[in-house]
Amino acid sequence: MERSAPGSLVPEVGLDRTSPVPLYFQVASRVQQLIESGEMPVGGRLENELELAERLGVSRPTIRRAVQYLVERGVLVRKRGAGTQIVHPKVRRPVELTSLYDDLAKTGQKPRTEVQTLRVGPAPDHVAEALGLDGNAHVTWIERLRFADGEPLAIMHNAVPVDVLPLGRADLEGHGLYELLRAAGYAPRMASQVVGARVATTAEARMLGDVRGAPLLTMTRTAWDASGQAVEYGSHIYRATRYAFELTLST
Amino acid sequence: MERSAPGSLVPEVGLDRTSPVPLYFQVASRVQQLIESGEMPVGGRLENELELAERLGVSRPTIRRAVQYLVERGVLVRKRGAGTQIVHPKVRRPVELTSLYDDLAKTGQKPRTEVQTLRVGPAPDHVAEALGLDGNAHVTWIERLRFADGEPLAIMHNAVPVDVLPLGRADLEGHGLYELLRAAGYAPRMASQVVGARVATTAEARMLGDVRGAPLLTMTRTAWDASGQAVEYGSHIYRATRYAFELTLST
DNA sequence: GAGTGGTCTAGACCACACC
DNA sequence: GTGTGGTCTAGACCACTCG
Repeated sequence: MERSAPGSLVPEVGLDRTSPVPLYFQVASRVQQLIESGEMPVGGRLENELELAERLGVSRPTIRRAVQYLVERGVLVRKRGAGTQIVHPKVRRPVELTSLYDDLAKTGQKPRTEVQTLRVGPAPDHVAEALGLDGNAHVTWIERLRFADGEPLAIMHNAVPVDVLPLGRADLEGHGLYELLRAAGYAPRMASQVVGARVATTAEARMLGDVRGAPLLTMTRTAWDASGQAVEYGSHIYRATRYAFELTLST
Repeated sequence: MERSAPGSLVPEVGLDRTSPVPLYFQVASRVQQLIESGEMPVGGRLENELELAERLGVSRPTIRRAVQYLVERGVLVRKRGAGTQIVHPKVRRPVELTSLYDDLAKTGQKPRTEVQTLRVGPAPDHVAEALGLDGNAHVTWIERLRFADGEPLAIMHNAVPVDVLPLGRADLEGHGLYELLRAAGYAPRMASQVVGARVATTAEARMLGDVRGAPLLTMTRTAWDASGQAVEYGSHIYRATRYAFELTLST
């Protein structure tokens, strides 16, 4: 018989077995929701896996998978022999793969993009190497100036293999590159990046409305989709007075 | 009977059931090794899970767990209905939680550390907040100058709760902070960081043997151990001409 | 010693990709 | 249609933690 034990930490779950959403995910989402709402207090302990499985009417492996999902996100901590505890109320996302456009839009700043250059041609050597293309493969090469709330923020250089996606000026002024890639079925799934710093040259400073010698954050990135296809190479500079990278790491 | 099918992609595995190393991990390690050595070619396909399970003499869930492990690291790609492919020869580590000391040691540069300041006292407000401590909790506050191959590279400020670890000058000159934390059973498992850039002040430039206005990479980080205990707060500056962050991200 | 998570098995049915 | 991975079950034994 299903009932909520007095003081039990996972009061109600309401699983839908007809839903296409996997059971383990339904369980994980519900638990996460209960933690975020404060119904399951940080520092509190979860019931053990067998009890949880029985009470929710699923098997132990399914419960384990749900708990595992939240452990990977830093919400729960498991200790063999000791139990499972809630250590953080919010999901800490292991670095999201988003573009600057998405980041700005999410924080309510109005992004605007000027496409300075857009041309198709053979990839330069270092780009071809980063993307794993052979020497005569063609890419779309883009230079964009990105504004936030009307102020220049970044100069962005990108290369996208033409096989992946034909790009037009209009697309790029109204959408982030990653948004376009996702829409075309080439959602970035993995990326390798190098973040550094240097000072602005006169030309860069002029474009960014800043002074020569202003600090810049630099980032070069290669991104691949789920199938391992390289979808984008980027080499960007950001005004460091207006932008910084936030990351969450977990081992 | 165990035999290697002609042309089979996972030739020999040699599992040791008496080993404390989990079977799924033995399988994953072996496959990864075969890929790195080139015996299993990038672009090649793995046998299906049932065959693999039968041939290696383990159950399908165990095989799945091994494959999953390599998928998360970007080595393999699974497609429902289509199969499993090798897309990258090397494990791409989701950002390792290491300290600068470890990074330098690994790349063969000789790190040296001068401890400039080391004192115990109540945590400043912003540090207490980052570490989730209450106002009168004490931390060890450290300022260090880090050299690589004899050249100054970074100025590092750290705070470590005294409950976590008592720190001595001598420890810090010969070891990385993360090494000390790990040895004390507080291995960092999760961290949140912000990476930015600015230019050096006169005082900073003097310490780093550089000029005022030189570009600096800045990083502030809070790290937690497996139990969710905050173990370290850091606020560091690096000479951007000599250091950059490399990251691999995956969703 | 009792309780907990960690690993592993041997099945089952389903959804999707490709021929 | 056939083959593949995705999900789920109902057990089992072990290793570790804690009182």
